[in-house]
Amino acid sequence: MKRLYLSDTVAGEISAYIAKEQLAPGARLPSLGEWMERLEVGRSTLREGLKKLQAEGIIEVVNGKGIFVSEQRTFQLLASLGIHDARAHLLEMLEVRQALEAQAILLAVRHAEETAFEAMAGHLDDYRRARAREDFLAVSEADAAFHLAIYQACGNRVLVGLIQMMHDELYLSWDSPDDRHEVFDASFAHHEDLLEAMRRRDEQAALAAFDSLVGATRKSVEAMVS
Amino acid sequence: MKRLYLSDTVAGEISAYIAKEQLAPGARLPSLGEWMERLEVGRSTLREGLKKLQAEGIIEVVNGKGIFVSEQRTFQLLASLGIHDARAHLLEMLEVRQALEAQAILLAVRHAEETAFEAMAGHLDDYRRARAREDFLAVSEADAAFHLAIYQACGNRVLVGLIQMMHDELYLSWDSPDDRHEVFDASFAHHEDLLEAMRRRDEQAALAAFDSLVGATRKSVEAMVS
DNA sequence: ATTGAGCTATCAGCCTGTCTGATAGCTAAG
DNA sequence: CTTAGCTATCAGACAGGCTGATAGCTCAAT
Repeated sequence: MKRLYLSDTVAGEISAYIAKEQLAPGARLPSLGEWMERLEVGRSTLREGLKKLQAEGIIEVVNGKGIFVSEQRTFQLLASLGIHDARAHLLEMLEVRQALEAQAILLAVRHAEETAFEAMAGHLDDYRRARAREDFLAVSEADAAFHLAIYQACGNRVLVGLIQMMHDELYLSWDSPDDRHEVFDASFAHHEDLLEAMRRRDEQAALAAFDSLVGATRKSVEAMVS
Repeated sequence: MKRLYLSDTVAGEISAYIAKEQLAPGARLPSLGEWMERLEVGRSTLREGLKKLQAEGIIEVVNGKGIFVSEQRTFQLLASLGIHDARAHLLEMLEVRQALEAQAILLAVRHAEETAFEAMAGHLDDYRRARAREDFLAVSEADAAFHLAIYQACGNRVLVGLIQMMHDELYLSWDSPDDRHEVFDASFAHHEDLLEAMRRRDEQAALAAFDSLVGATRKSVEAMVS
């Protein structure tokens, strides 16, 4: 029989409040002081309850601003691996993603239909056009769409799911799109090489192109971390 | 970039402690007071960190008794990918694990200390002896230990965590150890090749040996599924 | 009128001291 | 040998104070 702790009750109350008020993601909740009065609990108890909701990805507590409903629920892949400082593991995550993506490319070369390559080419056209008009948000989207097309062409659901999880986690800890301009700029040629090699069903060339692509990204991440 | 709070660092420290000490589920951790001294943080901060780990199912904090490592840690990797029939995805998981492990081997060749290779050689000796006396349970254990040694030598915690998750999931859906006898028998030579290539810091040879190793395993899994 | 610097109110992060309640082990009385 | 009670140790909860981050305001310089 599990004991019921006050801090858990607090978490339940706040969670119920969000549901009752139908608060949208990003909405602001009452402040710590108000909750202390409302629930008649001490500060630390309240904060423990909040921490629980935070760990569950339901709310975000921001220093100097307030308490907010979470924008998007994270997969918490890293958390379940016992890793809490995502920033310190950016490079490691990149290495993992590199391995997964290389495998996806290999499988895509072997199994993908011709139509899949046409879709990739379309995304690459978007990429080129967006880059020409310096719309870096669109570049980012086209890039993501291109890579997603590769993953899906590989026909391995587990692999696709994992790569996406890694991508989401990376994205969360990489919130300045400015950093990516130069990366996108430098890596476009490699994208074209990659697609061409895949269409030729040339495994070695495809992997080599991907390797060049990763090299550019890795460089900028290393610069960012240091 | 997300702000880093002390309580989150605390959670990371404690979870790192569990990993470092290799604490088994149910094991008791140092008390609140000891952690306060050790980490030099206040009680409320420490308790928030503990609450986070509690929410993640890593520890259990029991009033009047202490802090303990959680008994059951469910990873639910596949479930969170929306995959419910693990057996139907055995081959896909194998492909993913293959990609991850190849990366681990590559990193180990580049970064591992000599002592790590000695540990691997030790596990391989156990492997050989167990095989000689036809103790297939011990063979299985030695094999697992050998591979684990590789992962840990690669120095990438995210990678190690993911591989272990994959291994756990695979193991759950692979319930007849009898099927593995012939696999182990056929793949021993490849293990030796792999280790030798790694010691020579020969990336290509190591990957080739691993490829042969995977080939044998894959064959038997395919036979099993069909 | 616009901009910018500085002040101020509000917020969460973190710390300390204190008390309560739960648990387990010891001890002494029956 | 059993058991009731004492005690040490632990976490749970609380109040209040300090720090640092944030945002909005005021007011002076342009």
